[in-house]
Amino acid sequence: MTARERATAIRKAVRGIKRGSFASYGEVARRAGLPGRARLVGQVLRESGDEARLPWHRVTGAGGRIAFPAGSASARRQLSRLVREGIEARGNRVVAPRKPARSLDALLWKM
DNA sequence: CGGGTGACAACGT
DNA sequence: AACGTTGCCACCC
Repeated sequence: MTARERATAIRKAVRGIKRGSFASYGEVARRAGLPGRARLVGQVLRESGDEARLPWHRVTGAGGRIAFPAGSASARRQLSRLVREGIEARGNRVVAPRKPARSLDALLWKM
């Protein structure tokens, strides 16, 4: 697999992150069929300019942590974009939307 | 070949 | 919760 093919696979995986959700670098790497290459994801994102039209802001560090230095322009830009999509921000990280816990009734009666 | 460098991750303290 | 270590892997001298 060439470096170019890897980059293509990664960009595809990033484009596949749905609006209002986010995925970690490691997760993106796995989805791209490149387990263990989290760092490569960051590299590809960095070298893909805005013209690539990637939802780069939906890629976070492990557990929703923002990879840029807290308070930096990039970090604020990413956070505001995520918040604009309805994701809750807490400090320099974002939290995954809580799964709507189905009630016991719902489970039993398929409500 | 060898060492340094990351938009990383998992663990330990 | 905030760091420090280690493991990792592609790139670039």
